[in-house]
Amino acid sequence: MPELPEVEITKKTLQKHVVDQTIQDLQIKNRNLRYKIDIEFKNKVVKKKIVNISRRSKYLVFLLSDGNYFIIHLGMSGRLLIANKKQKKFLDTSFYASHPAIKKHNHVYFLFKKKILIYNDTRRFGFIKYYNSKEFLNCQHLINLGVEPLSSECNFAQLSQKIKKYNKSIKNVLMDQTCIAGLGNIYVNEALFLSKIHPERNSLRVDAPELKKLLQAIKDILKKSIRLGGSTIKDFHNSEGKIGSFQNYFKVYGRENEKCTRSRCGGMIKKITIGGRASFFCNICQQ
DNA sequence: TTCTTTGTTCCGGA
DNA sequence: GTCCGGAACAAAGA
Repeated sequence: MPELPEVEITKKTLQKHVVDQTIQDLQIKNRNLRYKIDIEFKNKVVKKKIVNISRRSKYLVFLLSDGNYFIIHLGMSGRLLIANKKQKKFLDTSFYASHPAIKKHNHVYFLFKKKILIYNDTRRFGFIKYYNSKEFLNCQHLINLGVEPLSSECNFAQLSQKIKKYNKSIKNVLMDQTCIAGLGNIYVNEALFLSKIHPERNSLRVDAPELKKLLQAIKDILKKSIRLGGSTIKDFHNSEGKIGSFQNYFKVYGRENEKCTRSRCGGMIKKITIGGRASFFCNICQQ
């Protein structure tokens, strides 16, 4: 579930609580995430201070005081939660009350002086990987990623050149992390609706005005979602247990058989599968 | 019981 | 070699 806005929210919350804090201890309850956590991981990070947390696409990048790194990907259901060490409870206590089974999926605990950072992941599709400063430059997860959609490098001139290299549906191009990095199924569906482009249209047949519109839609949607704390479907919470509200503004995602929200369109939201993923679009205004 | 859902990687066919 | 589509992966709720 977490796409770029949700990872961005997670980053901001974590920055507030654990940057400049030293990892005093690490407890691994379950090493079997998408990739098995390195048995040496604990020895490599304990006693190191987290000096920076940044985001690249859907990855969180932690820089340690010795110049080495670890990255965390939340997969589909991963979360990073902040707990108060002394009281042994989450900052927002209502969080546990509404999610009683959650503790079962707490896999890793990072212990700081006053706080605990918990990696929780129901489906265990996320992962944590350590890289020394030299290896990090060659990190296979990060090296092939496309442009950050909210950066100035993500502009019409560059995108119109790049898109010529793909011969597949525009939806699959947007889902392809080597083109634009960080978009997932929800935001791609929404962006294509806003720019009135059918998801199955070959990307080579998206003309210049449409591409401009699409680019603007992507940026607008991501910014709006970040402003609203991300989307909370299938229970995304930020690291303090708070929920986002962008899901209330979805125009097509999950709206199969509803009327198009464009007042004079008269179309119907259809659902098809593209690249194995649910795709929602209006049968009239997205051509 | 089977289907759906999510992001990424891997594999086979063109 | 390259590109693209689809399967696989885990787990839970409908």
